[in-house]
Amino acid sequence: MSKKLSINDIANELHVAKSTVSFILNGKAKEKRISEELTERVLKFVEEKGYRPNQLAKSLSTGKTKMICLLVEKISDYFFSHIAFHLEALAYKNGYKIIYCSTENDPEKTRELISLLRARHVDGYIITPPPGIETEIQALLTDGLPVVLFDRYLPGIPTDYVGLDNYHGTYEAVEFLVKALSKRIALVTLNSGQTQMLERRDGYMTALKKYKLKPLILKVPFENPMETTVKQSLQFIKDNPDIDAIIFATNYLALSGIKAINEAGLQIPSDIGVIAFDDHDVFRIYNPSISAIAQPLDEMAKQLFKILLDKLENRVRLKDLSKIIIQPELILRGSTTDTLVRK
Amino acid sequence: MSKKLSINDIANELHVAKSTVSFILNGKAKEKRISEELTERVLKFVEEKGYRPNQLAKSLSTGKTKMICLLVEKISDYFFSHIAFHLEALAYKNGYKIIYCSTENDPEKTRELISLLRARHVDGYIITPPPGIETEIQALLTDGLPVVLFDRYLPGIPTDYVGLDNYHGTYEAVEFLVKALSKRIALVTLNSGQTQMLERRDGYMTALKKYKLKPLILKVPFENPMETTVKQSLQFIKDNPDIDAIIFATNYLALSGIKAINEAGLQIPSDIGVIAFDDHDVFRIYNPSISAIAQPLDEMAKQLFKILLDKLENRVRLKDLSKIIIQPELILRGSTTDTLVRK
DNA sequence: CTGAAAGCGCTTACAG
DNA sequence: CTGAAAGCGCTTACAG
Repeated sequence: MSKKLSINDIANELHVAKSTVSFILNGKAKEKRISEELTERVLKFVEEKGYRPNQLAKSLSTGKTKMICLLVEKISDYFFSHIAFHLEALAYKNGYKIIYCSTENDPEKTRELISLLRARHVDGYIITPPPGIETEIQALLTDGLPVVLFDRYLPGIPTDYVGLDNYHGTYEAVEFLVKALSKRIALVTLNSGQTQMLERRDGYMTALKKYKLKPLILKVPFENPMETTVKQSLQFIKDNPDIDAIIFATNYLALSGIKAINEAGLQIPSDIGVIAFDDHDVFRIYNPSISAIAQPLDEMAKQLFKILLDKLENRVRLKDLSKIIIQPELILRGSTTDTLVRK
Repeated sequence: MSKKLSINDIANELHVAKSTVSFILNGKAKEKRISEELTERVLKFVEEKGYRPNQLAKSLSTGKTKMICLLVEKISDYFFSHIAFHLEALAYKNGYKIIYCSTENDPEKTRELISLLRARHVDGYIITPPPGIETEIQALLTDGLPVVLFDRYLPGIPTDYVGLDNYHGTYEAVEFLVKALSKRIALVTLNSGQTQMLERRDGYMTALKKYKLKPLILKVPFENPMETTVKQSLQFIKDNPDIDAIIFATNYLALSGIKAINEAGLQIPSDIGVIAFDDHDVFRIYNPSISAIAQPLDEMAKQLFKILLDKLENRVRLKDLSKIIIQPELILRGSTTDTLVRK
């Protein structure tokens, strides 16, 4: 096990001061008026030896860890794992590493996670907050730590935020379905008071009102195992035989819902049109392919990271907040297009 | 911004020695013969103040960061993001945090990532290695860092390893298809020399030989965008109209393949049976549902973490290697079961 | 440009 | 049980 090189070793071997080496390594050679020749010599030596400064020591002394935390509902979800992938690329380019954590929408677990991450002094936070952690988020802000929320926000807590225009997502979906001659448009959503869900519901309600249709909503609990959701969806479909289109408020609700539609023996789109919130591999491949209200994943990741980085590098003051509302993309596929000619 | 409490502050406020506080906090009170009364008092104070020791300082002094690195091909893939989720739960229980990185199967990028992670002194590595990074893995081992490879290994580099019995996966898939009266069974795989791919191919070849069938293999480049893979698969299907079953060597190959089958106007399973390697949400939901050679995700994660933890906590010597070969589960669904009665 | 020095917040022998 | 002290490997004023 070859002993790791330290800045001390380098200073000794090269017969220069430790501080000089440190300045050169941190690109402050010019500023400190260190000769080009010496700078060259140190840089070359470091290069040859493959020296990497110990980040821990650096962090302890600067107070910066160059780590950011990605706290999402569940890392294995399609939406979150793709955001994670895009964020990683951006972090990498800027010298940051990402620690991921899944809240599973549990406030207690989230509190503990934030506490653990604070002990590790991560520099910034990207969070999809569960309900009930207003205090902890506020504490982060009070302590001067950059926090960007995404996907949903906490009303009353002023933070940076990146989210979809959920309202227009469902609104336009309804509008499209109405023009495709649907008369009975249902919404399957979560039993949740989170902002993104409320916005999706509002968009649906407002659009229905505009077209003088009656709303029909199924709310399923977030904690449901998939089979239960399938059962509930099936029951819902059976109880309301006049449904001719369903909007699902999340992609996993759509997955269960499609299963239920199959089990009910109904055909998509001839018996029932389907639009899902959040795109997913399944929807592209499925036969017929499933229309979706897509969130532009890399655009969201880009905005998230930009806002965070601007604060980490003090280009923007902590108090100055950005709210970025990204427009969804209604991707029309086989599960709805046929409805146009249905009747 | 309330100043963070340090162990020094605590020692001062309680009029005890810093070392005493440190011992108590690290559960060495008994060992150091510190009175229960004092122990209580310190613990209570710490609890009240919500003190969390600075992990950076701790790490610098102990040399342990309690961080592990998860280096996978791509964090957004179904397989890897689910492994990530299961690993996270285990890490959490044991006080570890996980940094994820995507290699994108690029050795150059992977080298850089490992170098960066070494500078951060992560305690252990869980890696799906791309080809050509034998030297770096060997260096980690030489320097006494625990490394567990998974999904594929590097021949000639002795490491801990957790992987699927890929050979039996495809072997049994072929065997099932043969019994279901398939006569022309194709394999769509990657143009890759990685062990997991070779094993899958071997299982296919051996089983075909046993049943005196001729192999028919399409190899697509890993870097292909999805559309290209769809096109190649479509061409392959058209060029070989006698194909009556296809095994896809990865789930994303299957996604493209199913699309190609649709575009070719063929019916699953009546025209063509389908089995995919690695399960996926799509396969459960798809109509007909798609048979899959499933990797038990949480079992794999459990084994991976156990091996790593045993080494991190010195329960197992570094030199003693574990190789865990997990049996796949052939999940039969609609895409194949019908073939039994086809002819 | 250099060198000695303090400090980041812990851990851990060591002498009492 | 306590206290003083060294050390982990950096950064950064400070005096020359």
